[in-house]
Amino acid sequence: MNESNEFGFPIKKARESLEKAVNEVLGSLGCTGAVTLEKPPREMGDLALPCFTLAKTMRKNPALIAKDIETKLADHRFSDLQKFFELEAKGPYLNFTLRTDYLIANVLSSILRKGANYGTFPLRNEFVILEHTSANPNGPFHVGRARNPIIGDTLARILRKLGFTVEVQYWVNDMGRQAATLSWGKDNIPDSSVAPMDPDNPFKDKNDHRLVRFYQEAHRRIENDEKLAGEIDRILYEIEDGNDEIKQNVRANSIKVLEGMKESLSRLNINFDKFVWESATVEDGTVTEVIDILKRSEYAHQDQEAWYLELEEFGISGRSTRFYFTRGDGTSLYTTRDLAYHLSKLRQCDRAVNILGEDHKLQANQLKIALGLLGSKVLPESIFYSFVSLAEGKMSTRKAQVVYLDDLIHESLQRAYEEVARRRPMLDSEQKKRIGLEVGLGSIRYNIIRVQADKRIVFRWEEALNFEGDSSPFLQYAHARCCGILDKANYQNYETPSADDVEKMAGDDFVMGIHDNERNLIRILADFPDRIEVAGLGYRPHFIPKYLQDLASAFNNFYQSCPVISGTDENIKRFRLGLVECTRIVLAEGLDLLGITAPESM
RNA sequence: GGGCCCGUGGCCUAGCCUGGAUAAGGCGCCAGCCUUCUAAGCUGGAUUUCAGGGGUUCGAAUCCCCUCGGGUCCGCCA
Repeated sequence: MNESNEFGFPIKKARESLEKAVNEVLGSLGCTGAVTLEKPPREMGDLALPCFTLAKTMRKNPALIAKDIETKLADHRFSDLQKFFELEAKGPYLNFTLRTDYLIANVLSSILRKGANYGTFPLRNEFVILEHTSANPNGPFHVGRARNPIIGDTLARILRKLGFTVEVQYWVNDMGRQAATLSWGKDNIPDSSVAPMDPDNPFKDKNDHRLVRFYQEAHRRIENDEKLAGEIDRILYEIEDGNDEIKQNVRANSIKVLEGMKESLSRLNINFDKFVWESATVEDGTVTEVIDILKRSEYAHQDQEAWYLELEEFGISGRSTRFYFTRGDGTSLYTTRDLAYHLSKLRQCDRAVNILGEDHKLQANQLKIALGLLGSKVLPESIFYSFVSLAEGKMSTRKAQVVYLDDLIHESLQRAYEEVARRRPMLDSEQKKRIGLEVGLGSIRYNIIRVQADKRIVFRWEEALNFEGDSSPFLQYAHARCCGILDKANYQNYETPSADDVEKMAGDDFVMGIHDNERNLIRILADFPDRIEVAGLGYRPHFIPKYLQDLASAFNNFYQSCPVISGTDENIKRFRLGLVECTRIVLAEGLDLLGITAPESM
């Protein structure tokens, strides 16, 4: 067993060896500075060194330089490198192709040895608090904001795989006007005065769907009634003043709605480690602490009696550069409580990551500046996403222009079931239901996470419920195919090879005759750890679905061109079974990063 | 008025941070592949002024500037 197996990152090792060798050669040619290796078009190899920039300093044709370097690298001093790569100068490029025997001996054996832990990084001893969703508990989720929990949960899974210790938090607003409005509505509006619940509504028993009607009705009444608005203000004042009874009552109503919301997310495999209540920041004195410290800041000023920070010097521009942190009566604002929450969060963790809608960009920036003034060493990092909108425009609950997440889930499951029934009519209904569930739920997460966060998504049913091509079932199907082959092999008493077996095979003759599609599949399997790292550290979770798409596609090509069980040569059969097992492992692990199940049959 | 984000074949998306070899996938369209490990699959084909213009560079979808189109924000609200 060699070093790379121990860590399971064979490509990284090969790459480092290459960079070292290339740097040495360039140094001998009088060129210093870090070289950049890039990924060439597939037919050209696995890594490439473009020689244009060298041409300038060396005053020589780049094609000749490429040739030169190739010759130098062929020297016996670089025998280590030659174990990893085959070299070829092609025009102004020097291309490096990973040796197939190296790939087999290191990639496949790593995967077989580590199983589901392939691609798992060593623990980093870094504690991350990741906050996502934190939607006001006043009604059911609509898909306009569904990206938040999906991006957040996916990223949490990726960061954990990267060795971070992650705590996922939901910050619950129980001191705001929305919470008070909901609570007032529930306590003062009789059932008969709210919109009746459609008896066919599949969610008529969910608290978020039931209680939102009281919130909406209360909201409607407040708009035409100043006195009522004052009553809501009074509730808010009482809460901050420490009136326990009112606070508990508001919180109790929020909790009911929150239960319904949690249920929706939990169906999508999304759960939280901790719910932090906004009112707790007042109770534990952090809010007072924040206000006291900020008042002493050189950027603090007063407008009448209210305190604010003047942030123009920090590059904030626009109509108002003031960041208020108290009201005229000295009470806190939402932003103050948010600051307090972040301050205590940052005292506990090494990294704080927030998933926020793009409408929070300015606010997040102001928050960061204020936290700096509060003396926080660690500052929160934010990932912003654009909204999911409808073709008709923005989603709005009031204009009844809205698709609820529960509706989407419901519809997706129904459509998925119909698809299963159409494609696999022979299955029993229990099986159809199970597959429909896996496909239906997977599709929702997949279709949201596949798009980079800052790009707007226009919601269209036909796209959201697409089960072919760039979709979750495409990945799940490839996984099911792997399982099908392995099952059948097992039934026929063929064992998948062990890591040691595979290492031995790397020396065999048949490696020379390996099919392009086999080699390509191995190459992609090798990339998994790198892709997780880039997706996680760069906070770009959409890289994972892209990768899995490439992987599944490469597997399908392999499947089409390389018979496994029906093959005749025993060695090849064994080797391919190993390859299928490796693909199965990585697909399952990748799907898990996306919170999507990997069906064994479908 | 001022920020920030997005604009890639008919439609949707990746690539942009870190500039390189014919712009990569999917949907849809056309032509094929199920007596052989599940056709939610595979093979081949057609379709692109990478929003427009200028600049930097040996080289620009990628970097810089301007324009246009779309999103979003600028409350003693949350």
